[in-house]
Amino acid sequence: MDWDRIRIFYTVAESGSFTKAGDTLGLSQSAVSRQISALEREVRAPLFHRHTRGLILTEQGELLWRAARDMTQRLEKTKAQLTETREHPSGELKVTTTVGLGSRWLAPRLGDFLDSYPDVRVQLALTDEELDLSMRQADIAIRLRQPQQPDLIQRKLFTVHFHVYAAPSYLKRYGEPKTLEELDNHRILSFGGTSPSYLLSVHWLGTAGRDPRDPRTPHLLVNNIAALRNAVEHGAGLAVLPDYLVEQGSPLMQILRETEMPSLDSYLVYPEEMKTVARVQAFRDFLIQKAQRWTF
Amino acid sequence: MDWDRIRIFYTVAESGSFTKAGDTLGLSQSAVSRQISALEREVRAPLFHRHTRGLILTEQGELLWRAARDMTQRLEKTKAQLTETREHPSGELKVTTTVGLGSRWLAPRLGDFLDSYPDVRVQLALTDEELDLSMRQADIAIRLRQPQQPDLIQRKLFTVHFHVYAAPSYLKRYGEPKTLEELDNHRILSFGGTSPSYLLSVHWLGTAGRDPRDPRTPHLLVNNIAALRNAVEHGAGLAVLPDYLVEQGSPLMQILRETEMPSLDSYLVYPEEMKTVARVQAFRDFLIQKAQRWTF
DNA sequence: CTGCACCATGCACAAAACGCATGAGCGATC
DNA sequence: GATCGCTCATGCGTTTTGTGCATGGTGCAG
Repeated sequence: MDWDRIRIFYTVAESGSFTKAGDTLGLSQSAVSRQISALEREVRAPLFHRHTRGLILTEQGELLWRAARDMTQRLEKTKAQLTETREHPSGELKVTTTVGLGSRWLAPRLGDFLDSYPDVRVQLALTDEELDLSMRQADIAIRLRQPQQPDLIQRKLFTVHFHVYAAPSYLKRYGEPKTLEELDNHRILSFGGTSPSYLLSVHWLGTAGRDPRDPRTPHLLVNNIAALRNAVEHGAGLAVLPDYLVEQGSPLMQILRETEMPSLDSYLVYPEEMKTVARVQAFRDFLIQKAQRWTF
Repeated sequence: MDWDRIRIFYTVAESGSFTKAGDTLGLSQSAVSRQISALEREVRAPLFHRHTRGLILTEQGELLWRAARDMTQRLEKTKAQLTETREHPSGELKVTTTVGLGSRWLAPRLGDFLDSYPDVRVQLALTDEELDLSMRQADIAIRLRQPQQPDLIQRKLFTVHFHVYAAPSYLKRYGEPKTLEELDNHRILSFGGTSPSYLLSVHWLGTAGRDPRDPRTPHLLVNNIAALRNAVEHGAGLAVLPDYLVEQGSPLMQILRETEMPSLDSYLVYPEEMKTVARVQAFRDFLIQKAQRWTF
């Protein structure tokens, strides 16, 4: 059964004549007539009583007319929703990023987003595991490495710089290393454990100034970057930390400042099919704006 | 917007693959693919996330899927109703016929019909005016003259015979006329007044055996045939009555039995567009059966 | 690593649908 | 009462749309 005939039928029923319906539909009167005839053959019942002064619905026509009306309403509603989805940000948005970036950089900025888009509910999934966006484990992600899947849209946000940090109390007791080799005599703390291998930059202390095949073993491994920073802050040792973790006015000191340190680019990543969703676009624009204004 | 694409879309969403949907719809995979692409262009949003192992609805696809599901349900319901209407007699049936035929012939038989079709509600409109079936003033009629409109279906039911009747008491006082000319000396009662002209046969007494340009004037005109019969029954005079009005065992006597009397054919009449309605078919068959078994 | 199942797309063909023009029917109007 | 005007039905030629086939590319399973 050809559904499009029902749409035509509805227009005819509303306008009360094949001719007017044809004008509305951009069809000729004859085309409309034939479509209705075909529909009548399909349902094996006359739908209109052909009157000279227009048409009158038969009983069965009225039955179908009610259905067509309901179907039209249902479709209109959905079309509106589709436009809404496309134009007005709303609905649930599941965002994922690393624990550090999420808690330290993203979370403080999310309030502004929620203010701007009150109909969007954000679910923040902070994990150092990469959730599978293709499987819709999350809608959008901020990643610290460039995604490879071609069906994922990526947009560079900012660069995360790393430095070696130490607390003044630690430096007072153990002195400040001036060369990479001197690191051998220091207490090395590092992010790690079950962490994924891509956060390699934070393992930089293990190999800096040494044969890579014989890395230093950190005295402390923590799988939580904030915990690592707290350890450093209280003089437990030296650690590579992302600069965003060290707020202005922090007592932490940068060590080996002249040494070139690794850095990571952060990418906003979302599946291709989400690019038409307004809340994704809104979140994307919001993050880009925040990243630009955020001179690190 | 082409509604038929929504039907295709729904099939695809249900089957989870273009190939299977194509099999279901009797289309090739490529045709389905193109239809969906066109639909996606129409709604300006991707509807499926193309996965190698089939398809996954996007958010907007899910929105449309719900609508399509509701529309399908609505349509299925209506299709069922249409079949019901076609196959199971139900709903309201407005029947019209003359007062005499309706009260004396039809009404006593209607109980059987109601027993057979408990879902049909009958509305009986007894009037000697002809209701306009094309204007749906009634669904079906029993007429005493052949309808002329070509869009009305007609089916002959039975012949109504007329005779001249008188009460024994009347005959005792005034004698029985043996020839048509003798009618001049009798009291003529007749159906009429505001009645429509087609019931001419009951005016037969006015012209029988006389110059038609100089008819007898009835001594009594009644626009209700039962009232006329009651008048005859109580000796008020002679009248032409349809035989069905005179029950077996009635004291009324037929006069001028050898004379050829006019008769009227009764027709079952209903608009062409009602012929597919089950309750009309049921009523039609019912009446035909009753008419056959009723040997007058 | 190979194979399989799936979707996208180019191409040629066919069928369906369309518009135009005509005919006919019925109401309203003059 | 005749005509006019508006309606729907239908035949015909054309266009357009859609389809099927075949091919190419891609990602998951074995």
